[in-house]
Amino acid sequence: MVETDLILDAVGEPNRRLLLELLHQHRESTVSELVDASGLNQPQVSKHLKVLASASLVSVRADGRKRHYQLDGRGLRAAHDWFASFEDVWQARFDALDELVSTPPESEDHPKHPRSPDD
Amino acid sequence: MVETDLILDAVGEPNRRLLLELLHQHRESTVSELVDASGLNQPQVSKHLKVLASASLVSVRADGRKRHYQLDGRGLRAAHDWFASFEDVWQARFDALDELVSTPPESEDHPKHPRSPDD
DNA sequence: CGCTTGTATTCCTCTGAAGGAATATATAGG
DNA sequence: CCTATATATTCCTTCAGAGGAATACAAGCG
Repeated sequence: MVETDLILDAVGEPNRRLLLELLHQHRESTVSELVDASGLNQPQVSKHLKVLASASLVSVRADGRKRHYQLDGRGLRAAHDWFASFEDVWQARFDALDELVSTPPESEDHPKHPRSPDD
Repeated sequence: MVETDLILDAVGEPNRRLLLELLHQHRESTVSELVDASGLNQPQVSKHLKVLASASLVSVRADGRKRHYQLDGRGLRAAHDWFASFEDVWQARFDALDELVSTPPESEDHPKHPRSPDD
């Protein structure tokens, strides 16, 4: 279950965003590698990763005593979709103006729907 | 100036997300309308709107003593773009598997991956 | 002018959550 | 076993920031 609230809350923290970006660069990282790359202490990294994992933003693969973390598309996509639902806001040409101008049966690009099929 | 950190920090708060969604439903709302619709107290609404505005997520139009708030595409789009930069994560089909199978039935579009070809 | 309405701001309190240190747990190796 | 390494967890402290109440500011109205 991908809960948008959990996800956006988790992303709303700078160090967690840093971890996400580090995980994006390297396809997969252990906790130690993230500690090294982030400059954070090991416990903070583990704790942040726990939050990210419970939000479906990262997943773990156990390997001996190492844990390999990688990004989880489910949470990332859910967040992306949440913002995508606002797409009409920045794609909105002036609809009121359209009506005032009273032009048109030929408007092919009318942003009434959330997404265009050929996106 | 659209600062991603400001934006994602601002969105990382449930009541601010509520305000964004309310503003999305009605194209434009006054503070009073948002107070009424959200159930929050007027000062909290004003304060949250201030945070949202400083993150380019909403904009204001003054009209007498009323302030009409509406969504600002700049901030919303910047957040959308930030998550879009992770698109390869959830669109990544198993490239290594592709090579192993060596029988692509229909090669539509292959996402670029940062890995070396002779992996 | 007061008076009222709409909004912003200030002050205060208090909770939640981030950070640090120490410790617990697990696993590999001698 | 004992030790070292990798990670997780617990406990504690601290602090940013969310919420509430009161107030300030601004603008319409009688």
